[in-house]
Amino acid sequence: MPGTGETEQTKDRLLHAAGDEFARVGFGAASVRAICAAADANVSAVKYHFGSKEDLYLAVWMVAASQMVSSEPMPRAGDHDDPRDTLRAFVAWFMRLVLTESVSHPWAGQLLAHETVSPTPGALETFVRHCAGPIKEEMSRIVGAIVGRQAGTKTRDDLVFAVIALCVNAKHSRGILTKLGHPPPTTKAGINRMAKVMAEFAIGGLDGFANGAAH
Amino acid sequence: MPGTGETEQTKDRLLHAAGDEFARVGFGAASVRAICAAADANVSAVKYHFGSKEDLYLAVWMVAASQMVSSEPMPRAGDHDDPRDTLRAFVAWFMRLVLTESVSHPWAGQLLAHETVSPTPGALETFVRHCAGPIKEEMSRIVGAIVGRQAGTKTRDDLVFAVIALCVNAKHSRGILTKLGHPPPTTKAGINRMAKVMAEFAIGGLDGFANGAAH
DNA sequence: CGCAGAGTGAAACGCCTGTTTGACATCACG
DNA sequence: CGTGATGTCAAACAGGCGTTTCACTCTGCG
Repeated sequence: MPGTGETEQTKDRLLHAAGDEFARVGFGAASVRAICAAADANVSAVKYHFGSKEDLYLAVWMVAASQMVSSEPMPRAGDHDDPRDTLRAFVAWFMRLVLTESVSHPWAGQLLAHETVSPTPGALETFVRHCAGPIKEEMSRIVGAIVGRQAGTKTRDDLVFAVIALCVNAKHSRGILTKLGHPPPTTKAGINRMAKVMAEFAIGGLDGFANGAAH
Repeated sequence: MPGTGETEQTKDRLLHAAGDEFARVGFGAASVRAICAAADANVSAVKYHFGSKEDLYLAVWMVAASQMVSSEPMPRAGDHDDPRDTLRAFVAWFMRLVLTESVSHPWAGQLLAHETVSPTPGALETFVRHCAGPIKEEMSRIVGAIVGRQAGTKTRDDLVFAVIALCVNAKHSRGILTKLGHPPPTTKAGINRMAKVMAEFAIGGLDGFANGAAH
């Protein structure tokens, strides 16, 4: 009904429907009319509550980014005596974060996937600052604790992103992996099993670069 | 001019302009009018020569896939006595294929990136059958030669795709990597350097699973 | 010459896009 | 009661979309 009180509800319904749609098809392919229909709201409500389609998109990104960081807390570099144990915990946490996204943060993963391919000014910055940056920093500390100072800066960064690649690949290449007969795990047990494999793979790879054993 | 002879030229110009545009913005966001303008052709030429926008897209995919496989030949599992040397060669070949794509196969990488996020019926199948499938099969043989039969099938496949992830991550995450201050290499020397790092990382990781040393 | 066919061109088809408008309800406050 | 702010609604805006139509030119062949 018109008047007061309903405002917040409409705005929230709009935000929720927009998150679903933007995550599903991306910014460009999403339709304001379809979002409003899903939210049971009038098209003009977008302008009234958010300003424009683009502002609505950025609002969705804000929510998605905050949903992501407010999930299970990130393991820190000093959590274990052996940095390899920290890496094991970190990989498991990261892969759970990436692969089980439907409950606590349903949008971030797909939003990011679309944004990676078709960047929108401002959106990637939000994600990098709130999510990717802190994760990379922490991973950098853990990897540094394993390989030591022997490897060059460039190589250490390569290794950091290599470990990250191991964690996010299953999510990102889901379509192709499925078509190749190796769909990514969806259950918690399956994810943990795969995370163990990835963690040991990463530790083995990093150990080759540790203590001057670099090539 | 109307008549004959010019036909092939118009069809080729359309195919080329469509490849550029589809690779740049993806199928959905690409405009037939923009493609025809770039190809200096009439909009009706798309229907005449290809049938529809979707058929034009599939035609572009055919060209892109054949361009990709007809580049530098893929290293085979038996090329070296030590499968680790084969892996080194394969990683270097794969990363060159993925990271230097502008010359011999300008479209496949971006087409695939868009397709991964917004699948189009038929297009992914073309890519998997002609490109991803053979690459995965060969990588599977190489990884199998290193880790032996100790690891389970599921784990072995995980490892295969882990190595693949190391090779394609730089390309796929280019946007985020650049924003995080670690842009992927573009020169041949830079790519080879990174390929060496990734290959040794992969070998170290795989060795941990070899000869019953699995966890 | 005459005619079938290939290929091109401008214009229109219906549909969808994001945005804007102005009228209309409902509330809180003086 | 009157007034301003808040929020909603149907309708229209201009423009882009993929596709289609039809007239047209030109070539090759009988």
